[in-house]
Order: sequence, then structure tokens, then C-alpha cells
Amino acid sequence: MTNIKQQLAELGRGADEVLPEGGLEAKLKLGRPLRVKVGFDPTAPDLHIGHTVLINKMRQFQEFGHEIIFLIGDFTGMIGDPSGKNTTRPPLSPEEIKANAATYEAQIFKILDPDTTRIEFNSTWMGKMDAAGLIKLASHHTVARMLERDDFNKRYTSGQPISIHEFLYPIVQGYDSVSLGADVELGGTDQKFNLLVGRQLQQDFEQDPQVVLTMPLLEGLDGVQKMSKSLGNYVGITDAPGEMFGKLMSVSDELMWRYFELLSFRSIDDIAGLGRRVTEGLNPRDAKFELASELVERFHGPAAAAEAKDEFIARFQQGAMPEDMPELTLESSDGQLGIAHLLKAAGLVTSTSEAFRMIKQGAVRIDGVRIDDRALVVDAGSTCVYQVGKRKFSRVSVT
RNA sequence: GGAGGGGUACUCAAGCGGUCAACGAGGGCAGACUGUAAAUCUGCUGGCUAUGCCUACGUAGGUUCGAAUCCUACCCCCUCCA
Repeated sequence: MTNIKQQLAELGRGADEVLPEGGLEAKLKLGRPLRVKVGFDPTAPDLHIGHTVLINKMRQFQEFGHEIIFLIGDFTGMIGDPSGKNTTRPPLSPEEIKANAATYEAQIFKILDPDTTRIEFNSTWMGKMDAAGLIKLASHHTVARMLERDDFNKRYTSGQPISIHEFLYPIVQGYDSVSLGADVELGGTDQKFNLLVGRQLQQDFEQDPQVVLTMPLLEGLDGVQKMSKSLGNYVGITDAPGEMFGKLMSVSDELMWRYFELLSFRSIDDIAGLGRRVTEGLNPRDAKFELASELVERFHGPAAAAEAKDEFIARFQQGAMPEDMPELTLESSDGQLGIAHLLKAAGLVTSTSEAFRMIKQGAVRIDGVRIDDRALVVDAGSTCVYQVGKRKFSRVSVT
């Protein structure tokens, strides 16, 4: 096992908080593999790279020889984590949970070692608990302490409803730590309260309380708001290689370093070295290439990563047309097809009005030649490459 | 149950009888430039059978030559009181 000092440095990398202070060091000094628990909600199996910040941290623990437990909160899923929300989510069916769990597995094993990752469902123990047991469990926590949690507090003071069952979420999550005998629990910063409840319950159950390590929520591509699917500022881990590469290249030079810290598997020293080289004159674009390549390789393999990079260079540095593009055939009514309708039918724009706008702005090219005539008609029998902006292409035959 | 305030385009937010397809900001898209789909600058940002027409300012009616703007009813949200 790697020495403790080195472990502390890497494990603390990018972390928001480690509670209690010095707790992790004490746990590491036990000299045995630590049991590291991380809970996942079964509702959102479509991971983006923001979620992998946490999974990367799990990987680090795993690489240092610790035991990691990927806990799927299928029981707590019936409650729906009320963190930051004021609406309850509809409960999932067992089939949905099963399907989501399978999706999780496929995705996380691109990062984690499947042989040493333990997957658990909290229904295993919670499903057996009866009402009396639940009441007893609930007696371990007070309403006053619940109301310390920021979002509960806000809702309470502003008169918004809090259902009793929402209080059970942190308690059950905490009890999971008791059941598993967790040494460490990882989570996003928004999970801090829940993770701390675990510590308190473990104490009540006469266990050595877990160390809590929170990771920040990754900023999205815009660099301001949190990465989320609904904001559209995300990189999905199932994104196609070219798309993933391009999205990563679009982050600002500044944000790139944040991504290196939280997403790269490279060592802290290694990244600092790269930073120095940029200061000394290396084009930040080339540093970004390394980031994008590493991530595409992680999810799609080395061949796809190399291809995505070549394609990016050809396309945006040299202005080449992409190798693959949608091909389709459109039927003209009377041997001719107006350009606006053609672009719309090809899916390059969403409306004819938008097509006219794009033409006016000089964004439309046919076989690489810019056009400016909005009334242009294309004769039947032709096959050309139509382009709108730098990124949308389609090969269209008109019949 | 009572008293006020409010619902405007992707989001926030102006407008309070005509010049409003609707100020401004954010976001998005495009163009220029470049060292990259960074940064910066500029433009665009309802639809269509397209120099005109149609639909849009919570919903349904009404007043008016003309309404997002005035009136009525209804729905929803917020604040205070019970």
C-alpha cells in the first residue's frame, strides 16, 4: 500500500471538505483497506462527466487498495432525495431500478475495476425492516437537527411544506453506513448533511464514525453553472468520441485546469508541470488536446481518441469537411427545390425563417462555396454537400 | 376564509391604448479575427406557400377604428392576516 502521506495528498485532491479534520489520516493509519461507501440515486443512470468526479475519487481509493462499495439507493429512491428540491419524485418500479442499475454498471466500469467493486442495494437491509424498526431508527435523530439542514430550514421558515417522510431520507442513508460499517463516505457537497447524519448514527450504534469526504459539483461547459443535463452544458459519458472531444475543446482555457484537477487521472505534479509549460509559451490549445484525448480514450478507447483529435484538427484548423455526414435524398415537386426548404428538410435548420437568417449571415455553403441568395433554387438530379455554420453538414441529393 | 401583489418570448425582465414580433440582460446561433468550438468584436434570435401574410404578452369573453396595455369572469403563483 502506498505511503500515507502520498495517499492523503491524492485523496484530498479536488476535495471540498474532509470531516473531521485529520480523520482520514487516522483511518489510513489503521493500516487496513478502508471500506468506502458511495451512494447513488437510482433515478439518473445517464451519467455525465460531472458525475465522474466522484467516481474518479472512488477509483483513487480503489487504486490504493481500499474496498469501495457502490451503493444503489433503491429503497431511498422511494423517498426521492429532497436536497435542494421542493418536489417529490415519483417512485420507481423494481424493473426500472433494475434497468438503471445495469446502466450504471456499464458506465462506471469504464472507470472502476469491476473485480474489486462491491455493488449493494439498500433495499437489502431496509426492505426487511418493519415499522417498529423504522420507528426505533427514527428515534435516533431529532427534528431540531433535521431543521439544521439548509434546504429544510429554508423551506420551513418560508412556509413551504416538508413531508414527514422526507426526514427519513437522511436517516436511512445514514443507517446504510451503519449496515455496511463504512469507514469513509464520499458524496457531492450537496450531500454534506446526509453524510454527517451517517456519522452520528454510527456513533449511536457504537461504530467508529465514518470520515466524510465531499467533492465539489463540476462546473459545466459554460464555466459558471453546475454541469447538468437540463442546462445543456454537459458532456455525457456516452457522447460520441468526436462530440466529446469537441465539447471539451470548447471549454475556456481557464476552466481547462479545473477539469484537469477533477477529471484527469494524471498526478498532481504532472498537471502542475503542464501548467508551467503553458506559462512558458505552450499553446493552451495543446494542453486542452491532452485533456480531451485522455477523456475520450477513457470512454471510447485509444483509437477513437486519436481519430477524434485528427478529425478536430482537420475540421477546425484546416477547415476540411467531415468524413461522415448524414446523406439523404429529397424529392422535389416540380424539378426544383428552394434552398430554404432543402435546408429545413435536411434538418440543418429548424424552420425556413431560420434558413433565410443563416443565408443572410453568410453561414450557408454548398460544396464549400458560400451563398447569399435566399431565393436560390436547386435543380433535380444534383448531389451536393450543404453546410450551415461550421458544424452542421449534410449530403443531399435532389430528385 | 379575508386583504394586497403578480402571471410577457429559452430564462430573467421592461412596456401599461396605436410607431410592439414587443426595450434591456443572460443564454443560444452565426460572422470576423485567432492560438482552439478559448478570449475579443459584430450581427441574428416566432412561423409561413415571404418585400406580404399568420400566430403570439395566463385562459375565455368584452369595450375600441385599433389592446400586451382598459373592462368582466375564470385559472395559477406569491406576500400579509385568520
